[in-house]
Amino acid sequence: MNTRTRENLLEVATRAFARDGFAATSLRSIAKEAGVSPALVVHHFGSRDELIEECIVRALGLWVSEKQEFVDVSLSVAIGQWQGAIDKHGDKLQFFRQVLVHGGDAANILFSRMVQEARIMIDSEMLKGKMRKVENPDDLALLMTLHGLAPLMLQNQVNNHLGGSFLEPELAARLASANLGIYRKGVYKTSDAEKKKKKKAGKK
Amino acid sequence: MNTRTRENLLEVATRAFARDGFAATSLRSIAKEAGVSPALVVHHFGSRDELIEECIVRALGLWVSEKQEFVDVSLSVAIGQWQGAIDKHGDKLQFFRQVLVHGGDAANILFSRMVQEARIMIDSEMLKGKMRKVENPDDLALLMTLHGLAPLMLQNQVNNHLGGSFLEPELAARLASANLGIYRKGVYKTSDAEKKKKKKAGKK
DNA sequence: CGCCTTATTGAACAGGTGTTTAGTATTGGA
DNA sequence: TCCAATACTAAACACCTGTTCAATAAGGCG
Repeated sequence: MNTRTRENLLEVATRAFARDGFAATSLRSIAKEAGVSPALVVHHFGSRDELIEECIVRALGLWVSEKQEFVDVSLSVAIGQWQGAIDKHGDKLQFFRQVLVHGGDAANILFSRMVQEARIMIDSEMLKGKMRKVENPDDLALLMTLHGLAPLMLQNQVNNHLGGSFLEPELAARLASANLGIYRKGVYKTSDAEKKKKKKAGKK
Repeated sequence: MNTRTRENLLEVATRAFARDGFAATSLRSIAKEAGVSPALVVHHFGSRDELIEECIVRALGLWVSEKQEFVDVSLSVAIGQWQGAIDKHGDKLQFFRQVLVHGGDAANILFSRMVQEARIMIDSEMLKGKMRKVENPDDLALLMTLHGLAPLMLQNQVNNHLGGSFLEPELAARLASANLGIYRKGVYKTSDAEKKKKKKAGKK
């Protein structure tokens, strides 16, 4: 089995899918980009769908195998601090996004895994006393993951709105800071009744 | 000009696009669903792209014409309270989502308009003293819009994760409540230094 | 009525898609 | 060295796509 061309095919395909999305990327265009006949890619992968499947499995595999890397990305996303994640994994993140848009099992697994990772982070932060206790940590993990993924999913609209790429350091930093502001202080003022409650708890 | 079939065509097309997305919905499938020949729809709209364009314009137009309706949705989205919006506009929201996924000018306009609406809400809430002052209200408006749209964009993954539709009242209420919790109290504890600062400001 | 515009259709076209087939080149082991 | 397996390709197939064209039916108006 020729591993060389097979791996090259996977790389080219993954890049194309990340760039243009699954629906808009034909098997033929991938073959051309790799300088190879269309028949060869089905010879290697069986069909276009199986090619997609393998690209996804490979990308997730590469990511999860160096688990710390996946955790890093998950957590960066969860707390809305994109800067670090982008420098290292910018291109992978685009593929990631396409998987989520595409939906299906892979997207569900990926998403649930990120929520899970956020949940672990929350528990840890609560233990360290850096986070307040919340009624339902699972829901919090879900929400933080959603909040973090939103700029990735809506990157075009965000970029258009800001007049520049939110992946650029300054903009990313600004968004992260605003996000952190919400997570640290909230935005709605607490009512007087709750302030008293808080004070009481503090004295105890 | 036969307005009847034209309008019917727009309705059928909009429904199909909302259900399956733009990329996966062919002109022919729309024609079949409307019980009409493919040639007729190009006779009425010129081309598939113009059909899409008209569907978007019509949907946005319908929405913005009853402006309060659009504002309601924007704000429900911004503060993550989906329940009300869903009951009234569930099907329209799906089309909305497809427009955002599809991208392009329409998506940018729609998105910026929602951010703008959120910004107005924030100013109003700050004036009423219900919201704390933030450094950059524009960034806050952007983030709240993103936070609100995330469950719509990732609805499949969220539903899979929760084991049910987040559009169902109980789940929607749970998410909204958790979201409000973040917005009211934050999740990270404020440092001691900042607590003092807060106290001081309160006494003045 | 007849006439012109409009609504509507079936058939065809050109181009793109994923996949198959039959054939050729290349390689690695007995 | 020879054989079998693998790598690879050009050509064709069947299907789907958006669009065009010529023809027919229907309406409104003089």
